[in-house]
Amino acid sequence: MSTPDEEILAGHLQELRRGTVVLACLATLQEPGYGYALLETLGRAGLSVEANTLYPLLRRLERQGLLDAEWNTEESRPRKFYRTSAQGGVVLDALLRDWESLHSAVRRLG
Amino acid sequence: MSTPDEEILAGHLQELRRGTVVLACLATLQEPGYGYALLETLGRAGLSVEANTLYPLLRRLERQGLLDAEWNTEESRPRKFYRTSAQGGVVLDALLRDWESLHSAVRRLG
DNA sequence: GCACGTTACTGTGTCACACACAGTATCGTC
DNA sequence: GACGATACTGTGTGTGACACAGTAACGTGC
Repeated sequence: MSTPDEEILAGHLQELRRGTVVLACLATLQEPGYGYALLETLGRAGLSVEANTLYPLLRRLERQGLLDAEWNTEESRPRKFYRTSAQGGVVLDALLRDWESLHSAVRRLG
Repeated sequence: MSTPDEEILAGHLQELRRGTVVLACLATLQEPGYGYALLETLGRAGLSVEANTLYPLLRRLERQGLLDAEWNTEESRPRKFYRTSAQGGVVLDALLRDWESLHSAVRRLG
C-alpha cells in the first residue's frame, strides 16, 4: 500500500537527475574527453547515464556551442573529443549558482 | 562571443529545476494546500513554476497516487486541496536521499 | 587469420512532460 | 454591474530520454 510503484519512483528519480547530467558534462569536460570515458566517469561519480542518452546529449551541447568537438583520428581507434567551450563555461557557472540556490530552497522545504 | 544564447541558458536552467519541482510539491504538501497557494509558496522559496506547468503536475501526481486530492466546496470559492499520501512520503524520502547524493557528486565534479 | 567480445559511436522511432494558448467560473471592489 | 484577480480545466506542440538497431575498429584466443 505504502510501497510506491517502482516505475513511478524510477521516473521521478530520473527527472531529478536530468538537468544535473548537463551540469556534470560541462564540469567534467573542462578537461577534454570523449563519450565512452565520460560514461564511466559519471557512473563512478554516482551519476549513471545511459549511452543512448549521453551521446545525443553531447551532440546537442555541441550544436548549442557549449562544447567544442574534434575527431581524434591519429590514434588507431577514432574517438570524438569534446571540451567545454567559453560559452559552456559561462553556462556551467550559471547552472552551478542555480544548483546551489535550489539546494537551499529544497533544504528549507524538506 | 562568450555570452551564451539566453534561450539555451534558460532551457538548461529549466531542466535543472524540473525534477526539483516534484520534490518541492511533495515536501510542501505534507501540509495540505491548493494549487494557487503552492505557486506562490514555491515562488517565494526561489522555485518559480508556471501555473500551466504546476496544475498538470499536481494532477499527474494525484493520478500516480503520490498526492491525495479533495475539493473543498464548503467555502465560497471552490479549491482543490492536495496532500502528500503515504506513497508520496516514501517517494519524497527517496528523492531527498537522491538529491543529497547528487549534490555530493556535483560538488566533486564542479 | 579469423571468430568474438569490447570499445565507441550514429540513426530512427516512441512516449512523456513543459509550456503556450484558450477557455470557465467565482470573488472582491469601485 | 464592469473589471481585475483568483483558481482552476482542456488541448495542442515541441523537445528530450530511452529503446532498438545498426556500423566499425580494436584486442585476444585459438
